[in-house]
Amino acid sequence: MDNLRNIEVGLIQGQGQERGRGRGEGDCTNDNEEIREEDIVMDLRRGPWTVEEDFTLINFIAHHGEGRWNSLARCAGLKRTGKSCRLRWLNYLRPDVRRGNITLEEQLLILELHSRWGNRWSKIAQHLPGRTDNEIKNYWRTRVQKHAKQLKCDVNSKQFKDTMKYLWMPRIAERIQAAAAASNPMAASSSSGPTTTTTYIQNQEIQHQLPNMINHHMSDYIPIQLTNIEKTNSLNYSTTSASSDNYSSDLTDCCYNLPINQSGNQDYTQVNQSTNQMCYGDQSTINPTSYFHHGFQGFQEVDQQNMSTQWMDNSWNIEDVCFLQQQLNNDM
DNA sequence: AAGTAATCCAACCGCATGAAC
DNA sequence: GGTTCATGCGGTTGGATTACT
Repeated sequence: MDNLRNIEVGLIQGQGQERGRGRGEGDCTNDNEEIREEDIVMDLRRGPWTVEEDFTLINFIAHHGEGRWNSLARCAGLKRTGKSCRLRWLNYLRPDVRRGNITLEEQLLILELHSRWGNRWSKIAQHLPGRTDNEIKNYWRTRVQKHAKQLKCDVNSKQFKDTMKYLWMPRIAERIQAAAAASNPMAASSSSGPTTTTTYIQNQEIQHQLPNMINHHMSDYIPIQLTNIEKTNSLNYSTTSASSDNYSSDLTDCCYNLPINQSGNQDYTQVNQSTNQMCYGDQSTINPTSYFHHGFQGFQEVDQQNMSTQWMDNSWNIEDVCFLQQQLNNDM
């Protein structure tokens, strides 16, 4: 880095000389500077990075360190802007960048932190080591906002936030626990949260919070006394077979796999109440958590009996989604 | 198999901020 | 105090890939 700084000092000094002089009266240095700037503008590459460019950037940073991106780009011989180099390094080439699907733990964390801080992507990313703000932002836009759009909900609306809080986050929390149970039944039986699933949470504060988050969202499943009808229905609610290979899944499952009765016909009375509650946030009627609770009960019973779950087969169909949208529209 | 739509994500852009001059 | 530059952040875009018809 010191080498780079030395090089940079020269460049900055050159720029300093350039300032304070009027255009057209420059000496050789100034001319060179202007030509160089022009060349940079003319030759600037854009678009996807090549392997060679990546190699050059990695190599240069390995020897000189990162920072001072504009001069780094020039000194490394990259026909890229400093911004472009910085972005490429931070979002892709850095050795500690994690690739691959966002895990359930990370999904839960993102939803939780976003509910606290909003679109503060870099702040959120600080709590997900190896994940970049860009990646989290993309996740949010492609996965979360997509569902808001499908439900014709504003992503910042109370309805949508309630859906996240009372439906999706508990669902994710449940699946984290279920995955932990699947991989280590003994450990997962305790209430201390997932101990066997792979988490990449290194931040101490968040590390301690994650089990609490899971327990917090799981606490939405306060056991209730089911009526006979509910018991019957609960056995047939579609849900996922939450296993460790579900890590790549997203909110789609949580969004569309909502309870239906055994006959295959939607119990609109029940669904209606629940969706109204879920989407309208009316605390005076059925609590939205009970809506999800039904699904969870179903999951427990199905899972306990080691039956093959019909996660997708019994999932909500397009009519259900339309119905949900209709309810939302009526409210708007 | 071909055309089209949807999805994903790397990269870009504009703006804000702070440091250096 | 004004200007320039570097950096970081959040929003947006566009091309590659995948899914669907």
